[in-house]
Order: sequence, then C-alpha cells, then structure tokens
Amino acid sequence: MPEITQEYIALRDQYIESKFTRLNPVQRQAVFTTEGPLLILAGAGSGKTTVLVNRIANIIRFGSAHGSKELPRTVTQQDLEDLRATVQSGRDLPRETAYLAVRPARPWNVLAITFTNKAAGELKERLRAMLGETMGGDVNASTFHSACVRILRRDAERIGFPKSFTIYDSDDQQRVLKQIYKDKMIDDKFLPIKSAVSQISSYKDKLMSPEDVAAETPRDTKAALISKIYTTYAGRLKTAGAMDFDDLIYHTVRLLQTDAEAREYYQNKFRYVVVDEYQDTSIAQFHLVRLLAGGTNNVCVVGDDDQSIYKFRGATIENILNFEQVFTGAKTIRLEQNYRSTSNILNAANSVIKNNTGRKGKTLWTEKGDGDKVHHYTAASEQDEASHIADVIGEHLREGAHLRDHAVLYRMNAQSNPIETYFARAGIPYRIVGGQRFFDRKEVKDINSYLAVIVNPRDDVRLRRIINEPARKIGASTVDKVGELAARQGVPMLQIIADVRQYPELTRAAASLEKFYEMYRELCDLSVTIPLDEFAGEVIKKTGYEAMLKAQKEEGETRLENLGQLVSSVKTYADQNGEDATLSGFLEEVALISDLDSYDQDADSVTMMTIHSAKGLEFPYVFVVGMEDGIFPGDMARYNEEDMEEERRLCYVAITRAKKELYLSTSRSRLIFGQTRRNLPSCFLSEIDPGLMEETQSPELAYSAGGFGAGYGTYSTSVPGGRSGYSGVSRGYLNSEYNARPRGGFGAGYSSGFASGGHDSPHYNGGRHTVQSAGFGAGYGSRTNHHSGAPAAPAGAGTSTLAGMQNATPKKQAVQYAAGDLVEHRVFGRGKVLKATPIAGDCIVEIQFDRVGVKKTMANYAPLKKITEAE
DNA sequence: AGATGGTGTTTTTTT
DNA sequence: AACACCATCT
Repeated sequence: MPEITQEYIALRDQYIESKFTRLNPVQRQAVFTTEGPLLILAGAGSGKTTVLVNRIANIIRFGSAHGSKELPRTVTQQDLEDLRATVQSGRDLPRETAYLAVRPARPWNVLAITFTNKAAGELKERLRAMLGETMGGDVNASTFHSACVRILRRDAERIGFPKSFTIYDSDDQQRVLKQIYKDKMIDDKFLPIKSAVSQISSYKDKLMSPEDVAAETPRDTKAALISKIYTTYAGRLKTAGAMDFDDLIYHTVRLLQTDAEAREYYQNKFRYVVVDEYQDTSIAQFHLVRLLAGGTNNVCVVGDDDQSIYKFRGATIENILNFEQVFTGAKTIRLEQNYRSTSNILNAANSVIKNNTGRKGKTLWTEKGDGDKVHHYTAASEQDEASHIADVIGEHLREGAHLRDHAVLYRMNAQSNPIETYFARAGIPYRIVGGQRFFDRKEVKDINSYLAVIVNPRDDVRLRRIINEPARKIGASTVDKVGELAARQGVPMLQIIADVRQYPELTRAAASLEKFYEMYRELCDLSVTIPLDEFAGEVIKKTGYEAMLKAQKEEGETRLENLGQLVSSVKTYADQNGEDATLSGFLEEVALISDLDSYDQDADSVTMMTIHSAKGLEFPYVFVVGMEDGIFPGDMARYNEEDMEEERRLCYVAITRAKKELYLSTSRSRLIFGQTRRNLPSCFLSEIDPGLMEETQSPELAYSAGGFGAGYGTYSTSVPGGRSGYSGVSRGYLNSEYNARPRGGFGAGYSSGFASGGHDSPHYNGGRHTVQSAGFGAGYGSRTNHHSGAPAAPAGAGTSTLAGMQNATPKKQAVQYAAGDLVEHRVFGRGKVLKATPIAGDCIVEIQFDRVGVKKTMANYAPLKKITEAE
C-alpha cells in the first residue's frame, strides 16, 4: 500500500473519531462496530440511547470506514492535505461521503425497532438532532408492531388479507371470543376466556397456525377445546379482515418465511437492523428480527438481561442470553459505566442483582461520589409510609428541589391509593402515570368503532359494539338473529341489515334497523365530503351519542369532554398528514398508540407509577414503597425461583431509577384487597449490604421495643411486651385490633370516602385538582362523621421534621382560618391565607406560600398550623 | 330496557 | 375495599 494511502487511512480514523469524542472508549467501540451481529449489554444509565443514535449516525455518515483499509476512491496528495487540514481545524470535510465513507447506508436502509411509540419517537428526535431533519427523519424507527403494519399494508394480500385490514385490540379480541363462547355454548368457568386468550397468544408466539395446533394430539379436553376455539377465532378475524396485536407479528413472520420475494425485498432494504430492549423480545419477535436481518446479518441488539421484567407478557430472556450462540460470530460489548446514580445506590443495586443466577454478569460502576446512604424507613401503616414520604419531600423542597424531582414507585397499582389520598389531603400535587388510557375509555372506543365500521363494513365486532349504543331499540336478540343470518350466508352483518325487508324473522325490528342503516349511509357519505375532524364531530352528533351523554349528569360531561379531545386528536392527525390523512390512517394510529398526551415533563408534581412503568426513566429522588414479602416480591412469585429472579430484576430496575437519593420503605401493617396484612420486610432488603443503608423507623413503633429495627430476620418471632397505656394488649403489634387503629387518627377507618370520591379523577384529568374537588364534595362530610368518635391519637415521639406539628390530624375543634393569617405547612413551609371557604364542617384554605406558590388544602386535614392571626 | 343485588376478582403492560 | 360483571327482577 502506498504510504500516502496509509497515512490517509490513519487520518480518516482520526477524523471519524473526532466526531464522537463525547463517548467513552467502550461506547465508541460499539459505535464503530457496524458489521455483523453485535450484542450491546447496556447497564442501567449507561448511555444506551446515545450509543444507538451515534452508531446509526456513523453508519449513515461513514459506513464501515472506521478501522477499515478500504477507500472509496484513489487518494491524491491533495486529498491527503485537505483531510489533514480539516482534522487540524476540527471542521467537517466537504463531500465527506465521497471522500472517505465506505458503503454508507442511506437512512432508509436502517431499521431501528423499539417496544413503545415513546421510545421510537425519542430515537427519531435524537437522530434528527444529530443528522439533520431530512437524514434523521428518513431512518425507519418504529415499534415492532408498527413496523409489521407497514410491511403488511404493502403485502397482506399475499397471505389472504386485504391491505386495509383492521387492527383489533385486546378488547375487540375479547368480544370475538365471547361471541364464540356463546355460539359454541362453551362454559367460561370450564375454560376462562383469559386462559383461551393467553393460550392463543402463546401459540402465535410459537408461530403455530390453527392447523398446526389441530394436528397435534391434544393433551386433554381443554387443549382440544382451545384448539377448536383458536381455529374459529382465526377464521372469524380473517372473515372480518382483521388482525389482533399478536397477528401483526405472526403474519409478518409467516409472510417472510414463506414468501421468498417479500423476504428478499426487505432483507435488501434493511441493511442494518437495530433492536432496542432486546431482553423483552418474544420468540416470534426474535424470528422477525432474524428474518429481517438475514440478508446482511448486520443486526445489533441492545439490552440488559438484568432488566428483563416482562416475562408475563411473553418476553423470553433466553433471546438475549443465547444471542451469541444463535448469531454466530457475534461480538459482545458491555456498557458498564453508569452516568446516573451515586455509588451507594449503584452498589445497592449490584448487591441485589448478584443473587440471580441466569445472567450475563456485569458490574456497574460510576465516577460519582458515594452520596447519601440508601434510606430504609419502617412505617407503622401505609398512611404512616405516605406521611413519611411527604415529610421527606418537604425537606427537599426546602433545600431547593422541585416536586418533579420526586417519584414514588410501587409494585402494583392498588398501592397508589393511600399515597394519593394522603397527597391529595395535604395538597401535594401529584400525577399518576399509567392506569386507564385515553383510547381505552368506553366513549372513545365507541366513537372509534363507528369510524371503524364506516371504514370497514365487514367489521362485525365493532358493529355489534355500536349498533345499540346509544340505545335505539335493537336488542340483543335482534342482533343475534342478524348475526346468524350473516353467518349462514357468509356475508357481513351489515349486508343483512341493508336488506332487512327480505327477512321475515326480522320484521319486528325492521324499522329500527332500517333507521340505523340510513344513518350509517348518511355518515358514509359525509365521511368523503367533509374534513376528518368535522366528520368525527358529526358522528358524535348524528349517532345520538352526544344527546345520550348530555342527558346524563356530571359523568356524561366528562365523557363529552373526552370526545371533544378525540375530535381534536383527529384534527391533529389531519393537520399532520395533510393530503394523506384518511380515516383508516387515523384509526391505525389510534390502534397502535398508547397515550396520546405523553406526560409533560415540566409540570411540577410528584410522579407516581408502578416499577414496570418506570423502566427507562430516572429521578433525583426515588421512593420505593411496600418493600415487603408478599408485596414485593409478590405472593405469586414466592415459590418459583424463576419468578423470584424476575422480581429481583424488578427490584434492580426500581433501585437504579434513583440519581441522588433512594428511599425504601416497609410497613408493618398494610390494608390491601380488603384485608389488613402484616408482612415481613422484603427479602431484597437483606440482600443489600447493610453498610450501604441507613435504617429509621416510625416514631409510632418506638414503643414496641425488642427484636425490631435492623435485624428483620428476627422480627417475625419476637413478640414485644405490652405497650404502656394500652392495657390488655399483650401481643403487641400482632394484635390486629390494636394495630388497625389509625395513627394520628388518619387512615383505615375512613379512607374509603375519599378514595371513592377521587379515584377516577387523576386518570381523567391528570392532576390533583380534580382529586381535591372530588374529595371535598363526595367524601368529606361522611369522613368527618366517622372520625368524630375515634380516640385522639398519642402525639408522635418526634422525628417529624417540624416538631410539634400534627401529622395531618383532623382536629376535633376545627381551627378557624381567615384571609391574612400566616400559616406553616409541613411540606410547603410558610404562607399567607388568601381565602378560606367553610364547607361541611371543614374549610378549604387557599394559601400563598413563600416558595411554592398558591395551593388549596383542607384546613383540618392538611399538615397545617396557624402562626399569626390576620390583623 | 334499566335498576338492583349478588358474585367473584385483584401483579406487572405494550401494541 | 372497590369494582366489574352477570343474572334477575321490575
């Protein structure tokens, strides 16, 4: 090789490297490994997305140039000098691609697959930021499902589906199965629909067709029945021209397996395939990846076996564990430097996860300092647990932190209630992530079903859903008759309805059916003549849905608001897609999108969510509540080692969300599923090196001496003596009557009123405001009454941050507030009362706080104290 | 067709 | 405890 070429190549590497200087050496190695199978084991907080984005950018800008001896053209002395000058100046070389790239990919040659729309969106956004609007925007970054939809929209006809197939969500799926159960007179107690659903799903995951299943000798009568159901189910979806979520993957894999032409098309198109969160992939998804990447074998998967927490929905951790065996010649790169957490937090996570067998093994490290120890608090009750969190948040606010820096994580949604209740009473703004999604709400799904039937007249499932919603005198028996006739003739139900007069058995309902059909036709006409969003509005009106909701009271109002939001989301869709906007396009987007308004990060409130939903997120201060055996790890996992390992991974995920401080808490007693339980501290706590933890406990527990505290191993057997002042309680905290007593008068006995009043609200309106107003109206009066007979609680022994201040204790004689009073709130600090409105024996106080602005709280329930009277 | 009462259930979630 | 679902009644 001529000397000039050698020097040019060396300079080229230097030039390329200079474009990725912000990465650490391991990350850079991942970026420059472009060819062949690559497994990137990315620990929590190790800059995974950054690596992904940079790697794709490298592939598009330079191809496989880095570390290669190949050149795109013969090098001249002038080229060498140009490059040398550019490297020295630190600028970009003009016509970079022609001069030094080696087989760079065009943006559309890259396929990046994620699990959620959010992740896909983030990836796209960062690619755009890095590569520019056009280049970045042209990279295929999508979810497994939407990637499959795109493939199927092009090629579905090759497997006997219309290109315009409908997507059924789990609700539609259930409806189909319910219908099948009814038709075949299957007892859902013998075989719950849920098990049929999961069995069918698992067949599809294993890529077994109904015929494949039928060909096997059934294990028992149940298996034989499931096989029949599966066959019928698949047949019905095909007739309806519909696919469920699993079908999207299943049919795509089948297509690629059986149709060489289609397979080659996509294999040529996608020269580079990247898969995010690979530890969460299922068997079918694995096959999809392997087929798509089968042309070049340039497949890069990124994941963390320690964060595999979705086994219950089909994820198989073996995909990532066996990657190197399945993709021969695979390279593995471990990203172990953590940029997120302090070393105490990280070591706590490491010490927990090392108890798992079945893992690749990886030890995260950080350059950050030790930071605080991991805090572990033992609470007396779930209310006490909530109040402790509020205390700590208050401290942080005083130190200048924001509410949005805090997250409360729990194992299951049922745990959020007591914390919500406490926060709402104390006036702490919070927001719940997860729960019911916008597009899952009944009214939204109903209107979408109208739209779906207009797009696809064969969609009987959606037709059944809306034919008598609102009520228009088409009862269940009529619908069944229509269904039977349709089945007998092998035509869609709508066809029967169009020709009602031909069927004597339908004479009784003929008038209503005709009216319905007329309305349907009218809507079909409208759908092609007026703008989409306007049309959606018309559907709501002309179907009588609006009138129905207006006839209801408050509930109808909320629902109408939701429909208003639906119309505006149609508008957003129409605006974004311009000429290309179609009704079916909108429905598809809806079918594959989770929550429309991904929560805005700027809102200053505490975030509450399950640990599962927290994966991928980070917060300076994290509270993990319910660290108890039976809760976390849950009961279901206790006797199964594999499930225990998954719970442990979940614990690892929880711990690694924290950047600055981590607060774990355990409650000695907890009301859950209608029963007060006393759980042992979570076994995961004892897996954390005690040197990394700092133990505190509720002042309420201070009396129950002996055996508690640090050594939880012993507490199950130790029985403390009676507590002074409570004669007759000989078994201490094991006595449930004693323990059920609400601390500070706050809890068990009367939390229900509030909860029932406010429960739905956070989901519906996304914030505490509704919670509060709902609470005021519905719950308060009765709660106060409940309480009036309860004994006053003993004063806390005083680890409370503001000594002497009540723990949100209802006072028997309500303290009167008036505008101008100076008050002190345990969480928000000092403030001045702006307004006081008496209500149901209590008082809504509006306070201007020095630090956190204006808040409303209930005087008798908030941790509030009057300092000075107004003059 | 709508109200009512009784029953059963209740990890985690995306698409 | 809370809610969804179903069957039965009015």
